Amino acid sequence: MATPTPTRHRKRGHDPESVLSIAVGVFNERGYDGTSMEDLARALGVTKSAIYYHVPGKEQLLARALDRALDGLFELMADERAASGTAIERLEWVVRQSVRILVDRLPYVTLLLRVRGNSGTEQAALERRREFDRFIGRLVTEAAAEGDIRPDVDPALVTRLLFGAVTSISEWYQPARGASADDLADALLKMAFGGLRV
Amino acid sequence: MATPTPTRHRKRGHDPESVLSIAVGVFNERGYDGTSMEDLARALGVTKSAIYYHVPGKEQLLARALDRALDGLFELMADERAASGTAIERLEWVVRQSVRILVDRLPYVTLLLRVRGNSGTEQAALERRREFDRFIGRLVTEAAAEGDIRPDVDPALVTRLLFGAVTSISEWYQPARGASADDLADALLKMAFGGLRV
DNA sequence: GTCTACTGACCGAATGTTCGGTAAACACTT
DNA sequence: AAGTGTTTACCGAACATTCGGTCAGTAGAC
Repeated sequence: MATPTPTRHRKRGHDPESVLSIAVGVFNERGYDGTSMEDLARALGVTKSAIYYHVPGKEQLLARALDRALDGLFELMADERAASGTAIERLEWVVRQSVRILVDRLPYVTLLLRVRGNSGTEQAALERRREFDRFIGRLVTEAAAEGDIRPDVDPALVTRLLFGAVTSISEWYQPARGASADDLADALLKMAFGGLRV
Repeated sequence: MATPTPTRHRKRGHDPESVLSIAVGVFNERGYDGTSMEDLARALGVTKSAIYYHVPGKEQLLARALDRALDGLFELMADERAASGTAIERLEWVVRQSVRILVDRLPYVTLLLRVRGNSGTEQAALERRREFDRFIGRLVTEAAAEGDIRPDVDPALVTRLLFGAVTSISEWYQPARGASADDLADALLKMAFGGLRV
């Protein structure tokens, strides 16, 4: 009942969406530059040229995937819960939501986190990502100014390390194996905010 | 006085060592697969073919660089200080030393952390890296069993998150800009072991 | 008969690597 | 000091292969 007749008529096969999701999977396995259109064709079960019927090219696939990750992060920034309450409360909420977006859009965020700026597409994505990083940096600095973060550590360092732990999730998390986004966020916040030592 | 006449006679130019260090720099900028031998030649100030006078090929450059990172981590595991004392003390020491190796061999470790297993060389490096990861996992589990880590978080999750923060350092650390390896380790251990909240 | 979703043949450019040649620096003899 | 031979460190051209991408043609659903 969910999608009885999605479009008028279809011969069964691929559409831009399924091509994208499979392509992103291969990009994450072999790296974007290490993936050839031949690799994608093999994963899709069609020939190289069939891909160009659905999408304009390799770099457009990358651009669409990166936007999917970045749009999630920017929606997070625009949420009013990221702007009300004490800085430490907002920071905790933002960390939790970041983990949720990372888990919900795992392959897309994973791809984003590996971008190095080799093309215009990648540089544009990097610039949007840096905007998110600056947003986090401001939150940590505010929380420190409000006296809710221990004063003997540099806020800039804390920002990097805290979100280093968050982004590392994309490198080892396996959704099939139990833990939910909330489990991850709980463990992360307990460690980073409360400390591991008993 | 350091190197008056390193070898008998030399016309000034490159050697395998300088080629490696420059190549690793370019690999980290553009990614290994995104780097062509032409890119390397440009960075070295020679033509493509000159590179093959000093090193056997692109993949050998990668292999040598990855070994340089992995050898550091394996020396750490073999140190007796990683085997004496309580588990939490050993864990703290290993985290601190890992940060030091990461900083000392920054470009090599950075390259290692981005390997995805695209070739035999990469798969071999990944396997050695996993051995180090298992070593860390055992340390955390022991510390939890000895009651020195809060019991309300999964040791496997803690391992990943803690070393996620460590490895993230390679993605943002700039040696020129102040912080030393000890500064990084101090901030990391304060956050992860003591907690950020005052 | 028309549209969808492809295939297969092909293109020019870029890839990692090899090879023949060579100018300069050195060692050795005279 | 001059001449000879060898080694070092490279260049330029070419190699086969792979790359991302194009295009004419077509089988099958409507």
